[in-house]
This record gives sequence, structure tokens and C-alpha cells, in this order.
Amino acid sequence: MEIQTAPVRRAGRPLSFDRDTVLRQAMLAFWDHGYETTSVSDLTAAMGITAPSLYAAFGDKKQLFLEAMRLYAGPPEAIQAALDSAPSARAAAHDMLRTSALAFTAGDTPKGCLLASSTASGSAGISDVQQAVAAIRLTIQTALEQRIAKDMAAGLLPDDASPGALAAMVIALIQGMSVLARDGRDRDTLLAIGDIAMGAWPPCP
Amino acid sequence: MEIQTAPVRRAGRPLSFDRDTVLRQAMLAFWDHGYETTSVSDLTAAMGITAPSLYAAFGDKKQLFLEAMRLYAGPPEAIQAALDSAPSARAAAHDMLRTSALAFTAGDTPKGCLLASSTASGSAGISDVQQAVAAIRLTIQTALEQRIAKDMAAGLLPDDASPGALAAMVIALIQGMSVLARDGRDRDTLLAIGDIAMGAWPPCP
DNA sequence: CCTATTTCATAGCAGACGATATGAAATTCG
DNA sequence: CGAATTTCATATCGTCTGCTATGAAATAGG
Repeated sequence: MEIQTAPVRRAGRPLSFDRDTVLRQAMLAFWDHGYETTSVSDLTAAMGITAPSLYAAFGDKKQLFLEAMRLYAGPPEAIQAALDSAPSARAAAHDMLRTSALAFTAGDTPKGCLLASSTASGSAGISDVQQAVAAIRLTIQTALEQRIAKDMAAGLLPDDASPGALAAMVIALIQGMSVLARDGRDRDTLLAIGDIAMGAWPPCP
Repeated sequence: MEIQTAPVRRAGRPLSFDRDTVLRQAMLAFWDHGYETTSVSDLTAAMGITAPSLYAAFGDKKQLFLEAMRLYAGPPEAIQAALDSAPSARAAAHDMLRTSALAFTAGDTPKGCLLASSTASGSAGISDVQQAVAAIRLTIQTALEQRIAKDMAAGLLPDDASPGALAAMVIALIQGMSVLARDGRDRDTLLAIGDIAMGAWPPCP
């Protein structure tokens, strides 16, 4: 089994756009205005391509969103690696909060978190997309939870600590910070929220 | 100045529906599927009235949502009263978290928080509605912040406590709990999040 | 150079969107 | 009872939605 990275130039007229580039433009549009409330017309304008090109390259709007979502979330291994390389679960959690506060107020990207806002609500027909977003959230939470459990097993946290509740609290806080970021709150407010919340972390025994 | 509660029956055909009842149905629809992603057709079906009746009674979809939002949030005095009657800012915050966890998983209402989800994203033309929602969030946060400041002035909290950051953390956590509730997490998870987060509360000096 | 292949831009599909014109039905007032 | 008033249900309005049929343009292989 081998990964085929070769751009074997097939016959026919060549693509006039870079797929990764326009996917990133689509991601930014969804991030800004949500899944259902970003129209195909909005997307083609943001991507600089026509509707038939979009459908040929990505299938339909739903598949385009799912690809944009995966681009936003990044590879799961990256999160796992960051958690593994952190000096402690506490440091990892604190870093997630700080990184989120910075990313949600970056300035050159839309405010808040794409995962938190783009499918926060929607008509009855998009529950499958909402579930895909929820699954990513759960994956991140579970990874953090296991990192906490690892520290607990190593005696770095008290025996009565609750890895599940701690991880859920961090994820909830991050998603809530996204709401405030989209309200227009500044970066320092979000950073302060994360710093204060870490006071809930169990002390070393 | 006197409040006119008299239902002075005007001439003409009487209303065939109760305004408060259908407004509540509209609120539930918006709560479930969001502002932009709930169509007027969805609303008339949920309210049991026709489109012309909706427009005659509420103006347009935007005004209907704003009324539904105010119905959901309740009178500002109620929040203020709850904060004033609480034994402490800490107890008030903990109660807000517990009440939210219960409300977001009530079963007979949509999951999560209408304020958190219904305008989390939207097209460019609804920023005014998003700002109205954000204003309610800020009002609640400010009220909590002042309650915390009051406890600080009374010496019930350490001098280095930060009422603004503490209040923002509670609001962020509540809005984040709404995201997890809509993901389908159970009530105990949400309650645990609130309980654990209260560990970040500054101890009595 | 010619054909096959692929993507291009234009134009348009059926349906849903928010909102309304229209006239009949139901009430109060004189 | 008759006139005025208000709400009712029906039938749309123009615009936008996600999506695609069509034929011209641009490349590769023979």
C-alpha cells in the first residue's frame, strides 16, 4: 500500500484553481456565517469559482462543509501528539484554553470556533452534519480525558479527581468562549476566563 | 401613568388565537432550529396560524423572534431579584450553573439555550439580531459581576478576586453547556461541569 | 492534426423563501 | 338590521435556494 501523491496530469482541460486554496476559502465562509446560512452563492463568491466547478470538485454543499470542518479541526493525531507531549494534563488543558482564546480572537480569521457556531442550530434536515461536528468535539474531549486519567494513574492528581467531568468542563468552557468571542469580547477577557477556570483543577496530592 | 391591562374588545372579527400561546410556540420553534433556519412556514405550522395572521400580530419574522427572545429570557428584574436574594455571589453563581444544566436538559423543551444557539451563526444581514442576543448575555453577566463585587466589598471574597473574569467564566460555561446539551450529553454531565467549575471560585478570606 | 477527455462559463431548473394583495367571514356600533 | 371594522383563508408576488444541463475552451494521447 502506497500513498499516491503524484499529481498525474490527466487528459483534459486542467483545473483553473487550487483545490486546497478554495477549500480554505469555503472554510472561512462557513466559519463566518455557519453551515445552512452560507449559501452556495456565498461560497462560489468566496472561493472564486462557479457553482459547477464547486460541485465537480466537492460533490455537494454538505460534503464541502464536512471537508472544511476536517480542515478546520486538523488531523486527530495532532491533538493526540500535543496532549502526549505536554508536561502534564493540567498544562495541556491550560494550553488548550489559551490557544483557543487566541484563535477565537485572531483578527485574520472569523471570531470564535467553527465547530461551536456553524451548526449550533439548523433545520431538521441537517442533524447528520450536527452529529459529525459533535463527534469531533467528543473526540477531543475523550483524548483530554484519557490524558487526565494517565496523570491520575501516575499519582499526579488526587484519587477523587474526575477525568470525565474535568475534560467536559474544559470543552464546555472553550465552546462558551467562542460564543463570547462572537459577541465581540476582547482577547484578554477570554484569556482571563481560561486562567481563572484553571483554579478548578485539582492540586497535586 | 397607568398600565392598560383592560382587554377592551374592539369592533371587528375577534382574534381566533391567543397571542401569548402562539408566541410561546414560536419561541419553541426558534429554540429548536434557530432564527434564520426556522422558516415562516415552520413558524405558522408550529403556531397553528396562517402567515397573514402572523404578520398582523407580530410585524415580521425579526420582530417575532425578538419577542420570543424576550419571552425566553424573562424580565431582567427576575434575574436581578434572584441575585439579590441569594445568600452569596458564590451561591448565586452555583445556582445559575445548576439551573442552566437542568433547563438545558428538561425534556419537554428543546435542548440547550435559545440565546446560545439560535443566532450563533447567520448571514450578514442579521447582525442586529445577534447584537440583541449578545446584549441580553451581557446584561446577565454584568448583573452577576456586580453581585460578586458586592460580596468583595463586604469582605466575603479576597481582594485580588476579579468579578469581571469570574462572571465571564460563569456565562461562558453556561453557553458551552448549551453546546454539549445540544450534542446530546446527559444532565449529570452538565451538572458535574458546573460543580467542578465552582472549584475555581475564590475561597473566603 | 485530430480525437478523446476534462473543465470552463452561461443559463436555467423546480422548489422554498419572506412577505402580501384580495375578498369573504365575523364581530361591534349606531 | 345595516354599516363599519377587524381577522380570516386563499392565492399568490418576486427573489433566492441548492443544483445541473449545455456547449465552448483547453489540454493529452495517437
